[in-house]
Amino acid sequence: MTEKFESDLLRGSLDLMVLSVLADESQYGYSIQKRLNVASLGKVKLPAGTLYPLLHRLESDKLIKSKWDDSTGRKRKWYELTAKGKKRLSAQASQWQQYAACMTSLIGNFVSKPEPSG
Amino acid sequence: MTEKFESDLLRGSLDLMVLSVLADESQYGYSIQKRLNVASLGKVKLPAGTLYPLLHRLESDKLIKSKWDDSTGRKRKWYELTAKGKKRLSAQASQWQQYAACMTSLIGNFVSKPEPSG
DNA sequence: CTCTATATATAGCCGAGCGATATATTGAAT
DNA sequence: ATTCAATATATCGCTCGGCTATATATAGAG
Repeated sequence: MTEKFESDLLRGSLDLMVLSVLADESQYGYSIQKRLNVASLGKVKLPAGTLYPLLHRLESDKLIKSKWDDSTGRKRKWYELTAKGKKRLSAQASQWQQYAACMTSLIGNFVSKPEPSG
Repeated sequence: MTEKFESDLLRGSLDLMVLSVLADESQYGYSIQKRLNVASLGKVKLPAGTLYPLLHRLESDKLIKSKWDDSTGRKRKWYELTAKGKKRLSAQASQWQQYAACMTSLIGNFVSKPEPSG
């Protein structure tokens, strides 16, 4: 139950999610995928066809930058935030919080909660 | 400042917003537009090109039903939730809250807040 | 040797949000 | 009368992002 968030729900916040996990430390695509999945308690499962184009887009927007590393046997493309990316993250996070407050209020205004059983 | 929410941010929740305002009472398109704008403190300004196709979609999905009324001089198309729409609203609201909690936690985990000045 | 997990990439489809445009009416200001 | 803004709905076509499917390659377990 409550399997996975609908694609459209994530549409507006995937960038923010990815930027957020990169704020902590450098990551490569596959590790971002795993960390988001764990952090969301399994509710976010980014398909590769979503993740990699997204990373390419963030990079072409200069929000992140990449470096190949195959010194560990595994060939991985490591990403880190640029200065621009950090600013964007901060702005997006702030905007998201306002949006969430707005939605909560909207839902709260119009959706009555079921009474506690008893 | 903080002009308007980005389109993509709303992408996944416009349905929920509209269903929410209809939960309160029957509305017509234009009034939904106005109420969302007021309720969001001006941050949500649904363009007509977004609103009406959205309403048509919700109706073709049987989540809302409509009735024309021109007895007031103004020709308006009034919408109300169907039983299916009420269920959907409840499910979407619940899902949204989970999603918000998840996002808040994600942002909280990785984004450090600026220290209070001083 | 096979199978799974790891790791990245892209083509092409689909659907939502939006700008532009169109139409029609009301009421206020000129 | 006429002009203009607000009200009220509708649709075309564009754009862009998420996803499925597909492809490639390696590591490690069995």
